[in-house]
Amino acid sequence: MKLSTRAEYGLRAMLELALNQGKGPISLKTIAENQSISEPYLEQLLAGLRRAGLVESIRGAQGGYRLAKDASNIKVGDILRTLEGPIGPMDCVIEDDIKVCHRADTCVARGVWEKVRDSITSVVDSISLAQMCAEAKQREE
Amino acid sequence: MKLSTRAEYGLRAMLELALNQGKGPISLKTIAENQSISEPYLEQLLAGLRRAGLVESIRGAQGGYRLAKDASNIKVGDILRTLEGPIGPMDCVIEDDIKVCHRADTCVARGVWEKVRDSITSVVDSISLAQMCAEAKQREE
DNA sequence: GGAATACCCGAGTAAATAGGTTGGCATTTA
DNA sequence: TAAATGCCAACCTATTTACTCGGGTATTCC
Repeated sequence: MKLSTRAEYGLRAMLELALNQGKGPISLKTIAENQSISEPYLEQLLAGLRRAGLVESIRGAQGGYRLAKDASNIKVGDILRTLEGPIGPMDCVIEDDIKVCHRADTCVARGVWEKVRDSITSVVDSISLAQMCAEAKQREE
Repeated sequence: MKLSTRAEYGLRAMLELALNQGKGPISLKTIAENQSISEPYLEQLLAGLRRAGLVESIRGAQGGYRLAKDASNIKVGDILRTLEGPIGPMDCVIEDDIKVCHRADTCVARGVWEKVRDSITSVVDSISLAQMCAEAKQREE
């Protein structure tokens, strides 16, 4: 019942981009150093986030990454789904994907997993990067 | 962000015991057949549930397993914690175990994981085996 | 234009975890 | 005492995780 480092690193990287929104692109190297993440590994994560339309990349010298939309329009759930796949504690209740388990009709356990899934999604879809920025800035005081 | 088959099998096995509470012990073999679970694998799970005080075993011929307390006093969360360990989407916010991440003070991501953890525990600790039994019986009609 | 700075992409790999299996012993009932 | 059952520890294999590696390609600065 754990998230992997993909989610952890990805969220921290996105938060760093959010805190610097509007200040020009930030290079992969900078983020990797600040967050203590392996550079080539983080590159893979950012590639996924780019394909998902959450970040934009600028190539060449002085290039880097920036958020593709405003921090208030990016939810933690968007990042998690991109990096970890659809949310759900069990394959039989995974979002969007109606994998029919042959027990689906009678399985009472399934109802439990659905409730767990919904409680998770309601949390992660309610928190935006902008909110996290606000909290981060508050702590600096 | 997935639970393993341990949780799935364990919960289904516990539900079967709950549905037959008061009718004498049920053998490992019977449960494994009814639930389509590998017998020696299920044995490991029940051993854990026994050590956790959730089921009792009766040895010898005509022996088997039964719930160690009333189904209304066994929560889904008890079963999950026994079979999957303490609940938490990330090691830094795992229940009871205060593994201090060196970022703990400043990490904004941590706050997110705590909210996720709490939303999960509030669901799994609110559902008892008795409630699941009630729902199962309702469906039979 | 050329060097330096970046991102882009597909493979490969070591360690951990998941999901079992195997085999033998202990206890109870018929 | 034989059959039925639970108890226990060790072993095994496929998958996943968390990386690394070795090349590309685009852009900017001098």
